[in-house]
Amino acid sequence: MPATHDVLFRTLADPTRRAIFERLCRQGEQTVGALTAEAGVSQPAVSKHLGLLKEAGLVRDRHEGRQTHYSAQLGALAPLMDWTREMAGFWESRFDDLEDLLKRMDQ
Amino acid sequence: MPATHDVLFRTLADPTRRAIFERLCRQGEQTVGALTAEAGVSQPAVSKHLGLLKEAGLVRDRHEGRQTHYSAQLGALAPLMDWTREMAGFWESRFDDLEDLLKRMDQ
DNA sequence: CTCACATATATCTCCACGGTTATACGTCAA
DNA sequence: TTGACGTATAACCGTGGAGATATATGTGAG
Repeated sequence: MPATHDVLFRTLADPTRRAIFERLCRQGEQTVGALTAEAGVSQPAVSKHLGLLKEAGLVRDRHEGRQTHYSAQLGALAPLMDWTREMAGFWESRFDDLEDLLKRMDQ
Repeated sequence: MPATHDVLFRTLADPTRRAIFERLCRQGEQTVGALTAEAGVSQPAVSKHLGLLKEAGLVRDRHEGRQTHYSAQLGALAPLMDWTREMAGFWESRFDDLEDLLKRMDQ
């Protein structure tokens, strides 16, 4: 089940968490340690963010010995893209309606 | 100046506020009263949400007598679309790199 | 002018959430 | 087995922000 818009927006709203996700997108799979080194917050904080990202379906984790590797799940962004497209679509259709109206008024 | 990703995500993260914005996208310009009637929260709450949406550049307001009409500013969504595309882009380029690597290993 | 109406602002409360430190859990090395 | 390491969980704290109620501001009607 894909995450709802609610979950996606809420999860990506936090700057620290979004930075972690962006890093995973840009640089691919990373260990918790590597992410912590750049995150500017404590390791437990990073783990918590990763937990939420995982719940939202935005990342996967892969255990290897004592390390955990996280990677971005880009597919999870689809609902976001759909939503923005939908909103833009409404705008355009209303614009078309307006055009129609003006055209009819012109006659 | 277009709103930053931070502001956009944060502003759209709240369900009530996002619902107001969606309504403005779907149905065009609306008064505060009309929005309040559907929002499920008090009028002051709606006004506050509209204030934040306006700060984020997501809506415009137009005063007409004692009413204020709000409408969606779809252009403000552009940074969001860019961001998602960028993230997806990183994913694809890394995928290409992987393909290259595998191809080279194959030889 | 006065009153009703539409919206905005002020003020307060409450709670979700991000942060921390401390600690538990699992894994590798010696 | 013991101890160091990597990560996750627990427990707590402080704050931002969403909500409500009360009130201020501005505008049209009579």
